[in-house]
Amino acid sequence: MKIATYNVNGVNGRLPVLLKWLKEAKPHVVCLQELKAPQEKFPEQAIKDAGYDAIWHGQKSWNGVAILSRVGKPEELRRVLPGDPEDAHSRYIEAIVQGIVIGGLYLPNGNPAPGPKFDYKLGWFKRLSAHAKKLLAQEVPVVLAGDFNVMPTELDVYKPERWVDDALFRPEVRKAFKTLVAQGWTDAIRTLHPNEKIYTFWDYFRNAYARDAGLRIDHFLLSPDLAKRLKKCGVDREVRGWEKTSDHAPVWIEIKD
DNA sequence: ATGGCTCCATACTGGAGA
Repeated sequence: MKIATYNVNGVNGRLPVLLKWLKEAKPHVVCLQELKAPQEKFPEQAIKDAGYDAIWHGQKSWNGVAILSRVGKPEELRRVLPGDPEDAHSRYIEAIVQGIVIGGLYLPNGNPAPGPKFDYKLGWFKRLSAHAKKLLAQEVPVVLAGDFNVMPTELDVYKPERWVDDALFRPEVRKAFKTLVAQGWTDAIRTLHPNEKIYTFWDYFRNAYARDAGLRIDHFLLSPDLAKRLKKCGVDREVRGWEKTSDHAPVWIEIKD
């Protein structure tokens, strides 16, 4: 089974690119982030016509996450990350597909740091870790997939020294990611390609894609049993070069059935 | 140190992204 994650940066503005990519890449399951659309404006029919059932949690203007599947409708488990009833952002959605728990997430950016946005990011990370721990304790196959807005190590940034004070790379955030992984998760991309420079995002500014000035911030974390089934992974980086494209590229893993 | 680009809202500009 092929599972993908793609921060689309506007699901309606991105619809032609998304549909073209779905047709070419044929993932079985897709986690989408940054829908930037209210619940009722999700392009349900176009995605259905492409062969995918979907569940989504929209929000006006910002955020928004979805899970798409062409191997049975995602059976929704939750659409909110537990731990803060005041948190109104649509950043987490979770479902079972083919016996695998899929947690689709869009971790807050957190800039500028320090400040309230950075505090929100660290708090969100803490809630994610608490929830992730509970998922691991259930001993079922789980994948946490999405835009974590963290470059885990210096290998994941084109110019690390430029990013040390940024909310995506500050020590607290890298530590939060490391602590989460240490619960027993496997960073799928980095595990299969331990020394390779791999990026999933390139800024719209300054010709970043052509210069390969990228970041690796979209990740898959696998539970132990699922990690054993990991076959391969990749970044569809050519999609980043398409017309009217997102600043992220789709990322995918393949799991033994 | 700054600004470069692109999205959305209901707009001729501003907030957010990373």
